[in-house]
Amino acid sequence: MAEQLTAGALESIIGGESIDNPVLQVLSSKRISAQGSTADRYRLLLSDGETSYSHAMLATQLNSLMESGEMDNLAIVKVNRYLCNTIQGDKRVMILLDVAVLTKGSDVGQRLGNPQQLKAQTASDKDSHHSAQLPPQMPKQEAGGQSYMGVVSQKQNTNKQSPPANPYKAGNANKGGNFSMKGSSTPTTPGSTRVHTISSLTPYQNRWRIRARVTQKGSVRTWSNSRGEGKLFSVNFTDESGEIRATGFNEAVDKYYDMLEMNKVYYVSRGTLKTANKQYSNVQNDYEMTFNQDTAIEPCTEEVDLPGINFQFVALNELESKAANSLVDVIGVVKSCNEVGTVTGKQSQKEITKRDITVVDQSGMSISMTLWGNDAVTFSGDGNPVMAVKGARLSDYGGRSLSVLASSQVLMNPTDLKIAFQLRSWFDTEGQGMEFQSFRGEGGGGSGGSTNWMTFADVKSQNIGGGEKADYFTSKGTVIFLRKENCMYKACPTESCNKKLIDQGNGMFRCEKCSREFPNFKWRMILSANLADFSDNQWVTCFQESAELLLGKDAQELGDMKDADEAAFDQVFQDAMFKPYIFKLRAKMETYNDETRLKTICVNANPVNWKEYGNRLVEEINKLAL
DNA sequence: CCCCCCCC
Repeated sequence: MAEQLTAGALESIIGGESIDNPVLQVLSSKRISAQGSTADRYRLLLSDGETSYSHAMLATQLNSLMESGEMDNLAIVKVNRYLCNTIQGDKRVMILLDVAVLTKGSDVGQRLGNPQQLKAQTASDKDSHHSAQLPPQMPKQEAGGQSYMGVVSQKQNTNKQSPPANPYKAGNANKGGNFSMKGSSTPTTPGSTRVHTISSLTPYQNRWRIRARVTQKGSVRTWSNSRGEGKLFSVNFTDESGEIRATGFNEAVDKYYDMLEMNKVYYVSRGTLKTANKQYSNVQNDYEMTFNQDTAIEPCTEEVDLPGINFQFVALNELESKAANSLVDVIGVVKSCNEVGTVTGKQSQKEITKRDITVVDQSGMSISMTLWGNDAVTFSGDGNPVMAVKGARLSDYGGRSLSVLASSQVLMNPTDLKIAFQLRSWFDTEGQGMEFQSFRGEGGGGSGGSTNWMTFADVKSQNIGGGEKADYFTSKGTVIFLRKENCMYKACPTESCNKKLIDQGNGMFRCEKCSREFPNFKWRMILSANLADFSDNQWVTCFQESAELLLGKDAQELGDMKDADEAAFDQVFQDAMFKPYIFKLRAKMETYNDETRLKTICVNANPVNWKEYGNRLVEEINKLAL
């Protein structure tokens, strides 16, 4: 009977090797009473027939095995999953996560073999104190009975199973196909001490070293609150097994911020691990790391094949079922792009730059996505790029909408995602002519987020813009007049400042907003255009990007032309006439000098997609026939 | 130890 046991398993396990499904005998057990809110747990004396080891614990969710008497003394068990952790004082403790009782102790009736007691293993081996102290925060059973071990198991499964039938997974840059994870997986590096996988990290170990790529790096931020103030930054590390977020505070910022570079690979050891708050991160890990005094980080100089960002893409039509305010990874095609605008923060009262774009995917759904600050300024939707975002905030505004946070990772036209190529060819062939469904719900504006088509006669007859809030609508309009007077101004050359400069008359230009003088400027446009459709016409104000689109020239070129070649400048305006576009417009009554009139601003303009436009007309006609 | 990411 002793041959049933996996001889030598305990010594190997305690030594850090991973042994698949060892069969062990439970020689005895001891109940350790609960302290505070922690569950009771059982300490076991295990034997593999050759040696016995007493620093073994049963995961609390397996307590019923003990309480039911199924796993009695002398029982032979198969250990399907376990962890072997080094805890306070270097003690090695084996924790059984998943156990199958092969034979009940009452049926075995004897101690198998002649096991010699294996001493409590310590790294320094000077401490032979004979009580396995568990750290105060040993794994607790969570609501729903899923302890952290359950999560370990999930991760194992996703790594072991054949690729799921999810197109978003297909492009995942996980290249570690030969990777297998055990309870304490430790692939080794030639010529170095062992390397742990990110997925094997838990707060219950303190001896580990990972080798991972920086797949996200945030900027240094400062905070100040009732608990103090300081600075911090975060990075994401990714290896073949998974990813983890790591944060450095204060001195750690000075020490590591410059050293940790995006996409580079590092060895990291001795960080503090703690439970991650999923509210703030969609990194696929239950834990996160904080750099501490003892943390060691060194660049990995060897060539290693580690994956890049791990996306868990959610199709746009599935966003409805995701919790509002959660963080999601999405990929889609930028269908259209509004101009940069500003809003005033409610609390801060600060002016914030933003830009709304519309993203579509093969689910036939479109969603509005907001970019902020510099991301908004520098964004370009030219050529309908494929855009992948990790960690966008899902809002329930307008049914569902997205916000790209500073902590979000954005990839434009990614070259290593299969799904990006699928989206590209889909959009170029059929997607661009499709009608998309948009989310609708509270706060979506006039039409609940979907396109609010208006003729210019409708705009007048329906008192559009006459209410408290601005009205947004979409019209097809043909340019019938462009006012070229004062359509250009010299603007502050600072990247995100478009303030009109004051000519100092001495070759210098002053920006009141930046309180600075510049020898240079950039050209910006404010173009008044008269648009017509079959029903009426409408004056609208076009800013930079829509003005450039209407004129077919960029502002810089046009500004230079204005002074150098007036005839060519005039010709640009001539050539721009009588062209049709789809305009998204914002209308609001405004009062200047006691005179109230409708101010209509172009939010964005796009060339008419005739197929899409035709489809809509057919729909309209069909409605008339009802 | 942060975790703000703004507005309609």
